[in-house]
Amino acid sequence: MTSSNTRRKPGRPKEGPELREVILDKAELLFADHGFNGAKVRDIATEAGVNQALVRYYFGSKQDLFDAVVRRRGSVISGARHVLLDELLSRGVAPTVAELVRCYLRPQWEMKNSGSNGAAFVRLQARLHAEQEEHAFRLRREVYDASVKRYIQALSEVLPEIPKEVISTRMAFAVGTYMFMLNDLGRINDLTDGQVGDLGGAALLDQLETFISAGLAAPLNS
Amino acid sequence: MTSSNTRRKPGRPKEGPELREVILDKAELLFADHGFNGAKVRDIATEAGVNQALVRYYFGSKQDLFDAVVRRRGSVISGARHVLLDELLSRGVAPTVAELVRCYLRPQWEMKNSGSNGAAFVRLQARLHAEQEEHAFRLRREVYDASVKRYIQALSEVLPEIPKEVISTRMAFAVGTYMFMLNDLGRINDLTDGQVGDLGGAALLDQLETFISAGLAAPLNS
DNA sequence: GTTGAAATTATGCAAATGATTAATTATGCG
DNA sequence: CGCATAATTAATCATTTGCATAATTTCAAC
Repeated sequence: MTSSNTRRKPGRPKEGPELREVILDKAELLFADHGFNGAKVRDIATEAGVNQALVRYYFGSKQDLFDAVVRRRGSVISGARHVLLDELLSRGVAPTVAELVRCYLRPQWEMKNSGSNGAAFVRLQARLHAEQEEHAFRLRREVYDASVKRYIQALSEVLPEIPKEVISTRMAFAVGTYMFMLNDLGRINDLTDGQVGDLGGAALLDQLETFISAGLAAPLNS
Repeated sequence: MTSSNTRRKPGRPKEGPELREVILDKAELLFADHGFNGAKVRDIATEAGVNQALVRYYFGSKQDLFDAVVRRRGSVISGARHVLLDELLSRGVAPTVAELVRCYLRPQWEMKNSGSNGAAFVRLQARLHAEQEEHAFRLRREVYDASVKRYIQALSEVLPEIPKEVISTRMAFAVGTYMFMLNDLGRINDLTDGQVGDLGGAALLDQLETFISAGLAAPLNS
């Protein structure tokens, strides 16, 4: 019931209110809250104040809609990671692990704090990463792998004593760490019996950075 | 088509082949692979070689079936964590962080390597932790919180210089780390371009332990 | 034996759901 | 103006899906 209920007439609109984007926004929210199978195309259309067939008109199948949602912001995150890494590497001075981690995390963090839809996308990502279907694997690889691999390479150079396979493995751990926690802030309060106050702030990002940096740079166990 | 196709007659069976357990096993697999919404009660029944109404007879609703699946092994994991922690604490010598982490992880790890269904349950857990519905939150709290909180307490005593809220937060990170990675071994190979050989073995557990221990024990950032 | 409870099946409904089709309207171009 | 094209709706179809009911068979106790 969030959408306007002025009945829209069929036909080409005078000045398109970007219905395509509205659909993407609402789909993002519903996919995030209910998952791919749990979200219904009907509900997405209704929320967007749009006929169900319009969703199909723009995106084709439900799966295609989902992919479009993932790609829209996933590419933003991946792109920002590339840019930040470029900046860091072109600085002359070799970066620290913590700096690399921060650059890696920042795009996610900023998206999460960029209004309700950014947060929804972060939740959606977590679901995507728990998904087992081959299609989900492919989508993740397509959207995220390139940037992650560059960070692995950069970390490898900063941590020459740690074999690259180990760095890769640890980076996969790191993905789990932040993915899960960005998705699941409430959980932290469960575990602390609410002793932790305002965790939405930068303090949490600092803690995350500390945790991941320490894990990545940990000495090899003999 | 994995199940026998000898047509079973209705009525009380001579000697129950524990159909209840068979149903739980198949439900576990399908929930793990397709999620709560993606798994269909019909398919679960078919896989179990059983009439759909029997599922309802034993478990009631689909949601109740799901809960039963989660509780069955979730309680085993939680229980084992308690036992291992008791052992460690009653040893006299104060445990190390790595020892605590190892005790915490071992039940999960062993379940994962205890045959196909254990691995399925681990995947199912990851999905459960990505779920946003209130029901999922409640279930997770019910099954896991008590044991996690005990480990937080124990870690707190071993790491007196780190405030307990910080430990709690880091423990939440740790949950993400292992949950995600147990679920997602294949991902590691994606990121390493297959350079990592046999990662199913104990080497991976060691690496996970190293990563999490370092993260938990990391010095506070000023 | 009869009987009653337990376990199991066949059958089927009503709602939800993804997709589809045909109609409708506005816009820009020749 | 007339017409092809783009954007949008109403309507509905075919399937899937969770749940329900009634029937059937076996077992154990009396």
